Amino acid sequence: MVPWKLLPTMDDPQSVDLKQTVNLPKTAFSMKANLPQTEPKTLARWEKERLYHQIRGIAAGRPRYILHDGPPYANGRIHLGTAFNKILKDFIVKSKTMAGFDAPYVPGWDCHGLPIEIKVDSELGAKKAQMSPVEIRRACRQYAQKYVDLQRTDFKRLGVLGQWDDPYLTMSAQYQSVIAGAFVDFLEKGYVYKGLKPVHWCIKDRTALAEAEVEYENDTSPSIWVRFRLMSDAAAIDPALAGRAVYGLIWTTTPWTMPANVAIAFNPKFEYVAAEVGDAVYIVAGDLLQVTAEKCGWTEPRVVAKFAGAKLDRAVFRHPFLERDSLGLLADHVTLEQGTGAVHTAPGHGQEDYVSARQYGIEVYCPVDAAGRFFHATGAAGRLPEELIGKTVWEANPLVIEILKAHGALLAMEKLAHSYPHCWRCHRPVIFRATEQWFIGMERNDFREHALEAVRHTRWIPEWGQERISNMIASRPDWCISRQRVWGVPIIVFYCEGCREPLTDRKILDGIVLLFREHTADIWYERTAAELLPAGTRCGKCGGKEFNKENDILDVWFDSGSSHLAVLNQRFGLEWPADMYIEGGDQYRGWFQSSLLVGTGLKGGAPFRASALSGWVLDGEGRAMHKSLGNAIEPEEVIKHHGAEILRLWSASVEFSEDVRLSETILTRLVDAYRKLRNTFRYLLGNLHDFDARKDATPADQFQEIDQWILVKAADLVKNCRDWYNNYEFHKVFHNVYAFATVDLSSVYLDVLKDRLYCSAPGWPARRSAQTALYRLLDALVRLLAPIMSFTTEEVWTHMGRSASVHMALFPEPGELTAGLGEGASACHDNWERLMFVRGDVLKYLEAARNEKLIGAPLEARIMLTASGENATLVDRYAAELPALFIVSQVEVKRADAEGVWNVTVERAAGQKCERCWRYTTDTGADSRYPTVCGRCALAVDEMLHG
RNA sequence: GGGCCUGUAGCUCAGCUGGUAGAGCGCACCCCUGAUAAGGGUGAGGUCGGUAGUUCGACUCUACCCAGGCCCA
Repeated sequence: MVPWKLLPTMDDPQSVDLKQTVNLPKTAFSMKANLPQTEPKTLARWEKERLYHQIRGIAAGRPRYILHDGPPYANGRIHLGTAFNKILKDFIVKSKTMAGFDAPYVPGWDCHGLPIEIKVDSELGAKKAQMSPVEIRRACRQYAQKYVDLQRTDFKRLGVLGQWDDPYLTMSAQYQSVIAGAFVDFLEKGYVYKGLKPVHWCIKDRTALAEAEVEYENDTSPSIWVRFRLMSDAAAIDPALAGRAVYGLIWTTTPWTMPANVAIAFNPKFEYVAAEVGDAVYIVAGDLLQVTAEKCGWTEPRVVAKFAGAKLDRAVFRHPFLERDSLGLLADHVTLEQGTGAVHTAPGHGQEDYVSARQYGIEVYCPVDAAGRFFHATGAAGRLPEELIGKTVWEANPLVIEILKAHGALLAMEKLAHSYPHCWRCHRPVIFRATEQWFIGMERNDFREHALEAVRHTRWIPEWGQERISNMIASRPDWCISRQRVWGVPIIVFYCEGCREPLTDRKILDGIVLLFREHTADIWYERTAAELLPAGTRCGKCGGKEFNKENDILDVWFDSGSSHLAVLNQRFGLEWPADMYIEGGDQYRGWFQSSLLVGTGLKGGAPFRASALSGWVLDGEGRAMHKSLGNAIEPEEVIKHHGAEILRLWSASVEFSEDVRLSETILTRLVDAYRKLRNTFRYLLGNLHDFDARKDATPADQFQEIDQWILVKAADLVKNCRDWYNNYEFHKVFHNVYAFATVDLSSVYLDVLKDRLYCSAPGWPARRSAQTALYRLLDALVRLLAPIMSFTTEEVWTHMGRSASVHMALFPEPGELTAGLGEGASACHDNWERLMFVRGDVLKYLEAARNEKLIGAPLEARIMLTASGENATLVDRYAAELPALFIVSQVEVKRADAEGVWNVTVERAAGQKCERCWRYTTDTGADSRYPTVCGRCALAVDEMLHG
């Protein structure tokens, strides 16, 4: 109750400072947010109060909602994409919590794998050579932990609530043992097999290289054109070829791979021609005939037949110098960029060769050992020429060329400069070489079919995600789960030293899993096979007693794909399956898929009921962000300049399942939006400074009609927002709440309310009615926005005098807004909706009058309305309310006799301007005690002065 | 090259099963100075990525093209 003290003297009303009798908004809630400074304080408070754990306490026993966190890789600082994704997760968790669920959030990190090992490699430099695997692993663990800590700080700074003090780490002993156990399960269920697969291989370092360890450098290679005699029926390809000497013609830059040739690939979509050159006929892609003829020195090749590549399916050719057939096969990777349109295929020495050969059931054949030397390998017919045996692949190049010449199969040769993969360490050219790898077979136990079925039983957001991942699973090769690396979970298999038979006895392997749980997987490297195995272990095949350990580790996708096994359990207070996984689009190939495969293989279904896509973050022009392009925006920068709240607001403003954009322009718009929302809260708080809901609230049946109108609108908004949150449509929440604050509140309702709030005596029913409405609005809006504007709503909540966090509250119910409104509310609501149109029209006339300098402020105006029919009835009924609604001093309503009349005229208001409320009235000065104010204000002031 | 996706005013978004486009913000101009590094009003902005089809009629259907994104190759 402010005024009393502020008034100069009660005895001398003439000197009353009228301004002090106006109930202006008052609040400590500042207009300027200073988010970069205030957010850390809010975070500190949440930390101190252990808010996340408090929420767990009050949510205990509610229906559960489990969002399972996809583990970011513990390398580098977070970028906009990871920040966006984490914020979306926070929206989901907070909105589900406020919708009445128990929605825990356990974040995690992916800690193993090549990128970290490579970083550690380069940090260790030469030292690494002297280090044991255990020491290297220790360094990797330290590195991963460092980034877990850094990223955790970054994520918390975003305002994301979760179990940050106990996250899951794939490198923890518990998790590692689960991974190893999952491998044993796959093994036992018969999914796992050992096979050959080509990988990048450095013959000097005798090691497999990952793609990231390969550097492309310019090099010169011999390129050769080699012919293969067609052995199968030429007429089957085209009748014109009957009885001719037909050849397939391939081109390659790796002559040394010729001994490993087992097939020739053609593109089924291309048109091929048979070109007659002398006695021979060559099959070449039509578009490449010209260039091939030049290379091979054909003067006038004559096309004798044309046919689709598909005709060459399973044609049989003869290897130029080995007792071996070479099968014609169809493959899309065959291009017209170079060569002849017929691709020499050696599945032991090329990724595409490997894939297409597998589709034809052709065995992988690799007659090259770890040192890059030829040997007599099994897997394909034909004995290699002895002159090649023991030679390295580089030595073999000229030899092979000579052999081809001797067999009359070499049609042309030239040097080719191109970019070729080199080892990043020794910088020597690398080769592709088939090596032994562990696989999970997609056809074993109908795995592929079951996985596809699991896809169908899952909800995909957006829906096309189902098609995308289905296509991927349908066409993916067997899962290669082994890596020749150190930083990861070892494949726990032993081999008999005597007969090389793998030891996969479940009981023994389970023992290893237990050891991992106790010591971490480091134990595999710390102990010998003999120390790991129970005493007396014997080879099931030969009875041998000596064993070796497998050296390979598991693919990191196997690690993260097992997260649902390691985390969705009692240890973390969670349940299997999760309700939701939400990650970037790259995870259709990554985590969505690996999780689904592990879930399908071991638990019979996907580990998630729904999977949502969080879009890729692009720059303002829709291009991917790259540090090198200089168009990347760092979350850190945004937080420093604007605050994490702006990043949250941005995340809510966009349709997250599509690719999203961020730029300075966009940020500016969001800062504007933030200010508007903040000011709306501030205004609501300011006008409630003398309002105690328990004592001052107006009974709903005494609400003014316009107060009912806004409450009904707000109830509708609340209802829709609850639905939108439930359906993860955060951008609809943002846009509609923002529009509500801007249009319905700021420019209409709050503006109209000013006179009633400011100029009534504090306790007048008209003012209390407005305040009650404002209170309901504030109480609803603050909770409605809490999942998105987590910092600001907390600040508002505090200023409302609430002690517990807003994040412990539940969403408003629509009925809270309209509680107590009578039957007539909806009819009256319709009237007011119509009045709003009238208002819009009147404002146009006021603007015209303003432009003509007739008026400045709208209170200088008097409106004359002439209407007929229903309009007349409406404005007549509400005539007394119209001045307030239009914010003018007077409104005169006239009913016209004719039909369809609607006239608005503006003139200067009559009477004198009231010094207190600024309205023009004819009773200004009527009360001689208060000569400068209107009758209403005289009453108000008098009441304030004398009670 | 393949799979999937996106392209409506400067920005972010609406536009259901086809009938020539909407909102908020921003912008311009004006008003207010009792939400004041605030508030209010009015107004100007779009060949709905392009082209060609289907149709009486397409932002909405079809094909192709262009630009961009993710994942493969």
